[in-house]
Amino acid sequence: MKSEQKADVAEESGVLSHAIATDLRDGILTGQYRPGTRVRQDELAERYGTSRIPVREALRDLESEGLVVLIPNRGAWIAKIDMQECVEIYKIRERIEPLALSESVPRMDQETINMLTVLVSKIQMVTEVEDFLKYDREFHLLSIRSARMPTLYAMIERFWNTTQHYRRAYSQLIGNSGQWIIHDEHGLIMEAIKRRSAADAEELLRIHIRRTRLQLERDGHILLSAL
Amino acid sequence: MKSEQKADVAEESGVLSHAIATDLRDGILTGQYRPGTRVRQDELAERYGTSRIPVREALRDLESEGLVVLIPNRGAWIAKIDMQECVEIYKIRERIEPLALSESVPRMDQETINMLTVLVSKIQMVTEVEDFLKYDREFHLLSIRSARMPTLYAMIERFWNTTQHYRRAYSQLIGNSGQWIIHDEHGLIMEAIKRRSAADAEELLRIHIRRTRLQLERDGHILLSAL
DNA sequence: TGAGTCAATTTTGGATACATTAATGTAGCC
DNA sequence: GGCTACATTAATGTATCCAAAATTGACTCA
Repeated sequence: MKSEQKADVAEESGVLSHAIATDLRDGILTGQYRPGTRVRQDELAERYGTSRIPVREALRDLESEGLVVLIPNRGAWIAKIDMQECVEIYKIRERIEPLALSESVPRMDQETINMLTVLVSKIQMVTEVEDFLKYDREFHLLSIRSARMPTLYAMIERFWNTTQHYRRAYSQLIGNSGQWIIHDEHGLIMEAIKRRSAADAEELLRIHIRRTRLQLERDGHILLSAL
Repeated sequence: MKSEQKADVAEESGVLSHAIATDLRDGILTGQYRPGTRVRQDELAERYGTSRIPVREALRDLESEGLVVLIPNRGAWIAKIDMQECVEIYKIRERIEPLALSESVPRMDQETINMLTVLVSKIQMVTEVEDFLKYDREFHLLSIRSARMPTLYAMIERFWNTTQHYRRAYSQLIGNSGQWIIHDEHGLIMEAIKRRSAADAEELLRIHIRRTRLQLERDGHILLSAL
């Protein structure tokens, strides 16, 4: 991300600000930008070989996604959400992701179910934290994609993005050994999906997110140093 | 909005794009801009006496709020959501507004309860559609404000904004006489709030939103001409 | 008459240059 | 020594100008 040329961020839309936003978002989610880091328009403009205009628009986009904080006449910082906000987001997810899943299950095709099954086993076999984050995210987002609720999907994706740092820190903290409960829960959800039981899948996901939130509220103070 | 000078959009932040966004948003919500209307950067820049730069940034802000649709190299239009998207939003509201209310009720002070009571009676006595929209919105948003969940609050406000046109059209359609059920529901919610029963208030609000959605799905086709 | 092509016009996207604001450093004063 | 006031610096915000893309309309040809 840092050493790339202008050509590397070229994209389908052809609009520079979108390309810059995409690259920056990726950099934030993969942890290359730490929360709280100041971001200067000049530096980014130089890095991408553009003027500050598209950089400014990219930063505004990311601000609306909750990944960047802009203060007028002051500048931009990588968003640094606190534990309270993280808990708030989990409470919201606890309500909306079950909705998305319940609308998705009856519309899901066999190919998607197969892909989800593969992801569940990948998550079990994973050793690297970054891989866990990637596959876990893919599993949850794919499981709700068949709902065909674009607004809801965008919201949920946004929440996964803004809490990414917390999930990374927590995954590193508990390690692979502490994740057996996640595997069991994924297995149960997967089984409910295969039975086409939207109600069971919804309830299991609610419990899954709720348990994670309570765990976070309990152990969260340990994470403070990592963020 | 249309005949205002630059000075009229001056604001606390001092940033022109914010002032323009605020004014445009107001114009959209009050119905001065119809959904589907094309918005040209030059016209707005001239109207506000600025260059196109702050106009573009304002339009991007409004796009992220779902009030404007931007297509690269093509231009900007006032967002025109279809019935399917409207129903989707009501399904989401059905899940998250009850959460907000249940977190708000135990934290609500007496002054807020008094203001809500006043709003309920104002809604009952209202004759103009615009007044109904205003007070109904104020009531619902104020009732959840004590939850102190800023992310959730912003989401809900956004949904009220993007579905504003539908509420206006539907209110005009059914008129004052058809709104007795809304008054009854508001009364029941108010009573639950005064009893400090978060659970009852939450459930009543869920039913309130759900009933509205079902009504919309049933009668929605009539609205098509108005939008 | 109608579809397709190409030039002219309009509109948006981006670069450069300037203005404005906030932060930093320095000198003067109590 | 520390505080305030002012000058300096550095960053963001905006205006103007240019480039690129899309729309429009005229024109050609079947």
